[in-house]
Amino acid sequence: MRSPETVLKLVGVCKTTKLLTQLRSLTIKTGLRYDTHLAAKLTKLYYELLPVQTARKLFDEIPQPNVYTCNRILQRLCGKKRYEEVLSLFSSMVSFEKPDHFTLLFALKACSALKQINFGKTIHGLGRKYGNIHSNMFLGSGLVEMYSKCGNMDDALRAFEEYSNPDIVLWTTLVTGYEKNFVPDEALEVFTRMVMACCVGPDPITLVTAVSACTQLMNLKAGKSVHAFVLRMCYESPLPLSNALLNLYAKTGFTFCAGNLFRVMEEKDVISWSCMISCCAHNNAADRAISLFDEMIYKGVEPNSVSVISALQACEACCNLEKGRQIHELAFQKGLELDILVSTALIDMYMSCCSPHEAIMVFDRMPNKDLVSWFALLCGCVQNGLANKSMQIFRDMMANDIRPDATVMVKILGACSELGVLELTSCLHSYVIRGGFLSNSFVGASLIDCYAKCGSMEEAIKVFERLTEKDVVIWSSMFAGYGIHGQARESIKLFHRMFTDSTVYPNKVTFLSILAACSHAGFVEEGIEFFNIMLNKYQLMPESKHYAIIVDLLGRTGELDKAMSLINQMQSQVGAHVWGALLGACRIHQSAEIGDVAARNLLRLDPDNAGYYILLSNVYAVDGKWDDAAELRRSIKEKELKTITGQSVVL
DNA sequence: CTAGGGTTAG
Repeated sequence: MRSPETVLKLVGVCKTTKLLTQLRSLTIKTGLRYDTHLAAKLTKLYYELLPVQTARKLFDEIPQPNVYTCNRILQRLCGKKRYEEVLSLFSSMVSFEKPDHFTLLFALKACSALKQINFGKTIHGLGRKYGNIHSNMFLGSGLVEMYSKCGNMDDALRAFEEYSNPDIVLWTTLVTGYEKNFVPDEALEVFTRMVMACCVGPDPITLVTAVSACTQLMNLKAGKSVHAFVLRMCYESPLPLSNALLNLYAKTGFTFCAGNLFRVMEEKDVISWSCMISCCAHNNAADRAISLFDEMIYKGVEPNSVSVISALQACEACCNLEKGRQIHELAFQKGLELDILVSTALIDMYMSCCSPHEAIMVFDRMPNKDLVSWFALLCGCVQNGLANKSMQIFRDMMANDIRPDATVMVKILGACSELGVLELTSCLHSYVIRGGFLSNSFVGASLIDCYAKCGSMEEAIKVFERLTEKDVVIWSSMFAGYGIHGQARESIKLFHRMFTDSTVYPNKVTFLSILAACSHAGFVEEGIEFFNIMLNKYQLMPESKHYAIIVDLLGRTGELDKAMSLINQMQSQVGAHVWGALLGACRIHQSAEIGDVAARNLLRLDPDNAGYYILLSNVYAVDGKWDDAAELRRSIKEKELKTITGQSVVL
């Protein structure tokens, strides 16, 4: 007769199914199977070596499974992320055994993963029933985490408050809960309370969460103070903390700070590289982002989907189609193209690099598609002037049972307005009503815009008048609608009606619509008056687009010097449209001198736009500067710029 | 015999 100790030792070294089967029959023959300690160890082995169903069957054969046995299994199941089975086993075990702290903790983990808040509440209640949850900090963090992951921070806070002396992990769990549920200000507040209350002080893990909260708030100052705190501490900042700080600088656009930190970091992983690449890609340093990506690959850091996506965004930003294709190839080799986020980033990249054909090929290869990938394809087609194709995509989307959201509706209405087909707009209109999208003012505004651009002011007005909740977006779209038809008088009349009929307050877009209406109809004085109202009465800081219209208006009356001095006063960045408007005016009023200034700025801002070259060459030509004009036309040819030919359609 | 909190993304 073997002793339980001998068999236990054997179980400890058992690595094969064959030996396990022998051990099992041994315990049955000798009656050792009634030893709970042995049963627990054996069950763990079942789950390690056998398929889960078989293991469960063998477990069910155990005469008196005790809490230890169950905990072992629950632990294994949690490790294998088989959370449904965790909960089913937990449910059956509570009928014959009293769960302990470990049992409850495993069950809570499963609830977090499955977002089963009601099950979690039951476990919470069970813990209270057995009375001793408050002595166990592990359960506290388990509960707070469960409620946080289920998105219920009120309950998380209540569970937290059941503990009178929370330790650092319990505090951190609550802070993380707020941060992960996008309540970063609350996260920072709890963090501050923790620093005051806890004598242990924040540890690196707490600091990571605090920095993440600062990043969400785009609060560089608070983040920097955390950074200063880290530097004051003696310990070397752990990699995740450095990465969190790097991400803070990256997201807030402080490329310089990010670069400095990146440079001094002794250890870097794929996350550090991704943060830096993404930072450069989004802050006008796309070329640097691409060389960073190359450097990362060269140094043997294995790229993952995030790094590939960031690199693709860099290609997108600088229209580097060649590099984009290279990264695509790499992503394909690494099997990353299967990632839905990577595929979507590829679609965005190809679309932005004016290669819709390749984007469509990527899309067609995708094994599964979601709303965002469909949207990327649809947007890209609109962006590339393929309005008809985008309409086809919209139909395919519906055929594939993908329900469009409001953003999709806005985009497709935009495409429809480009096509200018009234019947199509009516179709979309009925879809908008059926889908309940009219409550979204951006959809409503797009619909008004679409009818206006299809030439039906009657329908546009009908939509406008029927909307009971007219907000500033709706009103503005109607002003613009009249503007498109040159009915500045109506637009202005409606502008006044907005003040008598509603309490809506105009914004920058409102004035852009009104100014555009004035410009289109040639209402020079009125336009300038509205510009002054916007500035003085509403204290709205005009943007480049507003200036472009005013420059255009001043240009029409030949007040080029006034326009020039207005541009010189601009606080905001002078966009290409402003210089374009000035250049257009110079052509009409034959001012080569100011035209030259405008053109130089234009070519600086947008060197690839052939239209500006043509405009400038016309300025030179009317001034008799034939040599300059010829020189310019030559440089167009050299740059192989495409001139967009005008087309008219007669219906 | 077993246990809790952290970083990048379409």
